[in-house]
Amino acid sequence: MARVSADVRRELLVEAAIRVMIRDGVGGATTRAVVAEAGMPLGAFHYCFRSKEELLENVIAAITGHTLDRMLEKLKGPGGLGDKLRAGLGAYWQHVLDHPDEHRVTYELTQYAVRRPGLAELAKRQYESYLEASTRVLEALAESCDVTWTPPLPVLARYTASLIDGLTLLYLTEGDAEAAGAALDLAATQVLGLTRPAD
Amino acid sequence: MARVSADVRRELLVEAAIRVMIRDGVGGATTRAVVAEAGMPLGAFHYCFRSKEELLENVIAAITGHTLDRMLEKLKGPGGLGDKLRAGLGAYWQHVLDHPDEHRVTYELTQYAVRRPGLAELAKRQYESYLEASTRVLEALAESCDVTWTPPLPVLARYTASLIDGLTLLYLTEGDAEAAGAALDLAATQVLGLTRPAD
DNA sequence: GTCTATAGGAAGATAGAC
DNA sequence: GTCTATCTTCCTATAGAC
Repeated sequence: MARVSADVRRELLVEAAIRVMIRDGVGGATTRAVVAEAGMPLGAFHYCFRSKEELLENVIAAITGHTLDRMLEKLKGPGGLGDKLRAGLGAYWQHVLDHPDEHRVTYELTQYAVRRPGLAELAKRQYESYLEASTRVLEALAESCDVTWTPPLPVLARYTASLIDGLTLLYLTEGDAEAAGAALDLAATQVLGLTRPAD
Repeated sequence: MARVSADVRRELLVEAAIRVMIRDGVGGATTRAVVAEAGMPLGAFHYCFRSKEELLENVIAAITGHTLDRMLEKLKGPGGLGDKLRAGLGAYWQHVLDHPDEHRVTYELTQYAVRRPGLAELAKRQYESYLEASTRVLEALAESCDVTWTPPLPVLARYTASLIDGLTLLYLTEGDAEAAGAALDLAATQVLGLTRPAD
């Protein structure tokens, strides 16, 4: 492992940490487990990061924002408002079904971060980025289909982001995929009703 | 502390554990911190509980189900469907505003439990109890106001439980009470639209 | 920068006197 | 049952040779 810059090592450790968290949970991501996953000696950790908290900081930053791109992409296709909304939601939901542990990690990280003064700000930003993603998806939808949302956009964005977050958390905990799908359909129908033709 | 039955001690330890968790988070609730909070010696722990996991089991069971009663009570008053729904939601939300740390603990406990094979079943039951609470509130509302819900009740119950859970988690993480209130109002309006006169 | 070795402490659980 | 003292293990972080 000689001749690898500390910057590259930092990235490798962040990626290794995410893999360990997906496999064993945030609690399982000890410095030892992370360096082992990355194939580095324990001592490498502390000249890449000042502390474990600094690693977590980078992990949260790396995970935040992965979700948005996937959904925005699905909105580019053809079809009416309903088709696009369902395609976007479907893409998100398929990811939840395929990688539940990855999503579990995001909830764990939030709870972990919210309790540490140094990380609480990051948890806040994590959820603000969800709100932003929701806002931008709704904006893109309305624009491409020539409609306007009847509630104020910030309120509707919060509503939909919370709804999807809540449905995901419930599914991850309780595991009824069929019921989750039905509730998601209801969500799509409900949101679709909140439009009027654009001016 | 002599002459206190092991059963009573168990309850005292569970209550102490909840206090510690509210103050310092689930991660702060070590056996040492819990017995200190309860004013007991460390050794007392392991003839009250076989393990720390057994304590957590009791903590989750004690916390689950506290929410339902408060909301059902508010539904007994007079008023139309809208008034009652808003009163019930308002009562829940006031509790979130007054005791945010208590609610944070429930999210932390879920994540903690979901990762341990021995406790995962309890996390599942915790969320099933949310679904049940949601179902019973919606049932009571419909009956007392002589209306029927247009979506199947299990779907609507899942929808509303997730929505409220998601809004709560977002508020606890991000902290915008005003925006949360606005989104909650939108939620109430939306749900109210899903009725038709009873047969 | 890189690594080995270890410090230093906190965790859950137990042994054994009373 | 009750408690003190202790075992064992695992953690984060550092010291110091190369």
